[in-house]
Amino acid sequence: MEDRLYSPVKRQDRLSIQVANQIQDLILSKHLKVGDRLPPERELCQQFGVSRTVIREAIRALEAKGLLTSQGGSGTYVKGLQSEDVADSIGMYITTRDKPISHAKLMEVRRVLEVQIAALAAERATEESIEELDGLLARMDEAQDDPHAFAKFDLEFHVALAHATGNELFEILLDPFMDALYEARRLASKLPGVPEEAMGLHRDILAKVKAGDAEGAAQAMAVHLDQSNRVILRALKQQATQP
Amino acid sequence: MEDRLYSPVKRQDRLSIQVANQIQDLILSKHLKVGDRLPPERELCQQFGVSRTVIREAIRALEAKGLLTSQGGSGTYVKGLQSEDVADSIGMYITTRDKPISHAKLMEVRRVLEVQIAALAAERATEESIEELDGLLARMDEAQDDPHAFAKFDLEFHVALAHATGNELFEILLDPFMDALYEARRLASKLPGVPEEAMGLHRDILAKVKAGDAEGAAQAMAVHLDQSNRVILRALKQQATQP
DNA sequence: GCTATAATATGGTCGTACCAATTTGTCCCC
DNA sequence: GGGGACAAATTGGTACGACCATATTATAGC
Repeated sequence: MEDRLYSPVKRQDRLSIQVANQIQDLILSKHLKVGDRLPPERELCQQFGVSRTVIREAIRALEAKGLLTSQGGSGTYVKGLQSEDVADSIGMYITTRDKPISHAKLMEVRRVLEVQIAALAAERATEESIEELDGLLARMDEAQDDPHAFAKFDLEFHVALAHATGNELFEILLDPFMDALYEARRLASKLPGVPEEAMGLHRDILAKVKAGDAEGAAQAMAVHLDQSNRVILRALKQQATQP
Repeated sequence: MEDRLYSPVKRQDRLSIQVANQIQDLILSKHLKVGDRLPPERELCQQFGVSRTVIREAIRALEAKGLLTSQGGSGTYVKGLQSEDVADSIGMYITTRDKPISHAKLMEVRRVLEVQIAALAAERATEESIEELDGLLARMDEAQDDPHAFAKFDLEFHVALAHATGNELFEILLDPFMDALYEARRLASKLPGVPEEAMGLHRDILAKVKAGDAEGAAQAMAVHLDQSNRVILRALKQQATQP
């Protein structure tokens, strides 16, 4: 997407970077398919004309990105990225900002995604999905006195809802936000009355989903998130004053 | 978020993985801050009690993730993830599925994000943002006969709109989808009448944004995306029959 | 005090050697 | 002929040691 007039002159990249780029391009252009085995390291050395050190560092880099996986004694294989790879990346982006992303911004994105997710889930949820959501709701119910467990099942409920849309992209995008919001949600679950209220709102959402009422599910989700947002702000403020 | 009863026994990870994990944890827990310099490799060898090979492979892995950056002669420094790192990750996830993610799913996510982005942009766009959007629209206008340039500015317009929300997360999430949709958009721009129609719809969106009409901007974006979706499907079908 | 130069520190690359796990080949026995 | 036990070869994992290139720091000289 870049076609500037002057592109920055970069002093020759490290060799391992060059090798990694070549291999990555082969994978992304489908010349190397998922499952394919790379030639042995000692052979790649000859083909690229570099030392094994360079080859290995290149492989480690691509492995870290999620494109390769090496198994001692066996070989190095091409691997498609897993959803965790993407989720981790987004998560690390959020946590390594010098000024961490504010809860307001996280919640804003979350709201945009989840309101529509609820609607789509209502239209497409399978029996299997409904079962999973029912199960998570039951576990939340049992865990109302355990802030950790309650927050955990709460967030899993939301991820499961994303899963129910049948479009895995929603799950991947939402997942890291759930991780980032866990701590806040846990604190909030300690406040009196919060778990009970949250249970009711989750039940509302699931009821609309079961009924196939997209509009209603979206509405219920919006109500839930707004309420959740208020509670989290209250919990964070309280924690700030009396740690 | 994991507390299964049985966790998979993993034969001792590779040493470089263990080292990388330790360093990564130090970064994510803020014990190492962005900009900090790591001890020299030869010193890390002693502290971890492993060879330099291991240390270097660990560093290469974290560098690939975007957490570190090494500079010959100087040292290795902690770096926060850049938005490209995340965008690349999402992009690679999309392209390395054995069955690549369908356009329908990509467009579905895009629609969810962009309709709300349009609304938020209408509420918050600064003069600077408006200027940028105006500029991109002008360039699209000039490039109506150049499918590559037209598609490029088109997509940049959408990213700029995400930027105008003031919430950088939207830009990051949207960016990789734009990359993934470029080719389809380019093909569509070749069809007669398409650029003209697209120009009109983009103008509608920007007009609503300028007017601060959130509802209207969202509506205009929805219309645009639906039309865009139809055109892309037509272009792809046509290309399939006569390559 | 500044500049030019030398010394040092640090990452980058190479080569060799050896270990550990896996895979492959072989041979023997049933 | 089939199956299993063992041997050999393949392949990734780790360790050293050496040397280069660049960046940083110290030094000498003006």
